[in-house]
Amino acid sequence: MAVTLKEVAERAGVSRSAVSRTFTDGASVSDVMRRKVEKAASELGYSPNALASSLTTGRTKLIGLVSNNFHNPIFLEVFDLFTRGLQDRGLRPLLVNLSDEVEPENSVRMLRQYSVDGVVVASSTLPSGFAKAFRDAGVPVVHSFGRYSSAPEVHVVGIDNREAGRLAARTLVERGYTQVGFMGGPETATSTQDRYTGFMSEISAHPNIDVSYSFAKEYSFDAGREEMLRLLKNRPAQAYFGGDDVLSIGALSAIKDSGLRCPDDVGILGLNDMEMARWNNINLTTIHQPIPQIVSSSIELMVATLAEGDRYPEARIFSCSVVERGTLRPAPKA
Amino acid sequence: MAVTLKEVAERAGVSRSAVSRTFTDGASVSDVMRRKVEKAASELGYSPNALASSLTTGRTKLIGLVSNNFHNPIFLEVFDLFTRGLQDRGLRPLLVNLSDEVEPENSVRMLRQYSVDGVVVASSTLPSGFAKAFRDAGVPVVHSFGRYSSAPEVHVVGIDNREAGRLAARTLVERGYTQVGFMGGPETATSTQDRYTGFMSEISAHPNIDVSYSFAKEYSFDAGREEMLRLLKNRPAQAYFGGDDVLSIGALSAIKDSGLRCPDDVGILGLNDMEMARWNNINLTTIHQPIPQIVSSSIELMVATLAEGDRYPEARIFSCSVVERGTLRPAPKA
DNA sequence: ATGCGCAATGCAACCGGTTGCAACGAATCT
DNA sequence: AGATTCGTTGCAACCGGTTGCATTGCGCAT
Repeated sequence: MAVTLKEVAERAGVSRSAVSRTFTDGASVSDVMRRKVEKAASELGYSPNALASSLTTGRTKLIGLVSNNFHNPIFLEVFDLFTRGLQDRGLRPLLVNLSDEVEPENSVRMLRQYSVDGVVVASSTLPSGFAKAFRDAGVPVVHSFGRYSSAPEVHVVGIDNREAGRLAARTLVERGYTQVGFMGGPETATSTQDRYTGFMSEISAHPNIDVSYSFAKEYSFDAGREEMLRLLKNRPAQAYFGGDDVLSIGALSAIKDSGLRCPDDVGILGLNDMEMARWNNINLTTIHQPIPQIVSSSIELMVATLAEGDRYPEARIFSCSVVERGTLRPAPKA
Repeated sequence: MAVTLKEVAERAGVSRSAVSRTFTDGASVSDVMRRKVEKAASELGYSPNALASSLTTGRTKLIGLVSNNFHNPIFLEVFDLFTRGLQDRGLRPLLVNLSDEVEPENSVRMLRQYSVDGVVVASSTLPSGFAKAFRDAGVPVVHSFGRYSSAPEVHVVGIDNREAGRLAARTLVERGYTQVGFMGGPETATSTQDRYTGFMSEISAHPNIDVSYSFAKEYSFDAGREEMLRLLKNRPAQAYFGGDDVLSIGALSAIKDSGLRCPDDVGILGLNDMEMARWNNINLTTIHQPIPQIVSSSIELMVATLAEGDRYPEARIFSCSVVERGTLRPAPKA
């Protein structure tokens, strides 16, 4: 069906090498030759087979984009940014949905079968073993939204979730809340663990503050709502740091349904600053995570790693900031 | 880096054909041979290069998944369902983001370079020329969420948007509204056009009903909010059919901010039934579109088309239904 | 014992490209 | 004019597999 190199060569009356060379830049081809070949090629509608050429060049320009976050709306933006950013650099995202996987083996094998040039793991909930499994298989890997470490074993780009936890705690304390709660996502996610650690360490510097904590089953509206309903049954704290926006919105829904008001009765602080957070029927005060920066930095790092062969593992951390909206008491005037 | 067929053959002391055959099912290999090869393969950690084999077999198991809907939350679910469904059948989605493209040429060329076995166009806003361009390039294509036609030129799976428009109109009329409005998405999208046509045709059967219409700039919260603010400045209708949930939620926000109440002052009917529609701080009455069924049917159709070679173009239409929530007057008792 | 069918195996060509190497011709240098 | 250089081109081998065909060896019927 498709037109091949050979047919173009025959039509142009030149060797196959000549055709190949006109389509690989940096090769030595004369102008007349180039014109002959291009004429034949366009007449036949030829375009080179990327997969065949990958056999000899060793590069496919395929990048595995693996994630398990297909229920958190912020990841639609993440996928948008990744796909566009990769495309703009001539790379092709091969999307892998790891939603139910616990072992990295299958996906590692699959991506190796397709000879991907690199892998981007875009997830805050996958264990770090996944990224390492790719590295061990000799595939360049960037873990976006992964766990920050001061001795990274693979490239990591994201925020320092411990610092985010501290920021959350500091924010609640500043606002004058004396009974605060950490309502985290699933306890197995490193992002949850780190936010918890940071939150608690900051609170422990304020001995007069009462603190409690609990974990929702997953990062979802329903899980957040359910967990908050449970918390409201006993005596709730004055304000909670919800593990994530979608969880926090679920919590808001629970508060509203219980006849309480936010922030007057219970305050909520989210994390991510996803689009819905600013919808005025939600209006969630939240910690902003700089998604576009994280994604574009991840792509740059991937591109650089592909160019350099192997590159020393690196962690890139972006800072977060509080976005003032309506679910937390205002800060006292300075 | 990677282990090749040849190395396995040498280690097992057999021919390369033998190794190849043990990894392609249906080939004739004796048990002892198979065991020898498998032993050598597992010792070396061999797995076959899918791209190399595609050269001779002509199948890559790569499916282009092209879309331009990276801002509508329902598409996260769509991507989730597509990636899982394709993976489960051994197919690999190559994601293409067409957000800013107007011409199909580039993507057609790119996907042909990667020899995709088929293309799924998942979009309600791409002109149907995109799907046709793939067909014309000889690539099997399924257009999901595309425009239904009784003489389809490519496979189409989705809802009948005209019927959805009629259903919306019928619903508003049933509820006793006498001044109704159609607040559509971008006028260039076939989904908008068809919903408009259906809505108007149904209303025209009720000469006592006042009808107005307008179009938002895009399918987004902000566009919906802006358009509704504009509508509320003049004398608004009693109820609107919003072109889509996210648009409708924007409209709700405008209504709320204008000090009006929904549904008492202005009613809103959405379309899609996306997750946020049931969040109780939104609670949008909407027309449900059966996404999982559309996706899985699209995948089945793609698989069947791949198996059959060429298959007569087919349209698969799913029905919609109203989901009762809080933004429309209740129906009168029958 | 002979002949036959059949499953198992290897050889070699092929898929659609790339690339090292040698050959060639023209331009430059001495 | 002869030697040297350099850019351009084709040949042929190779990338990692698959597959048609011929060969081999075996079991079985006669």
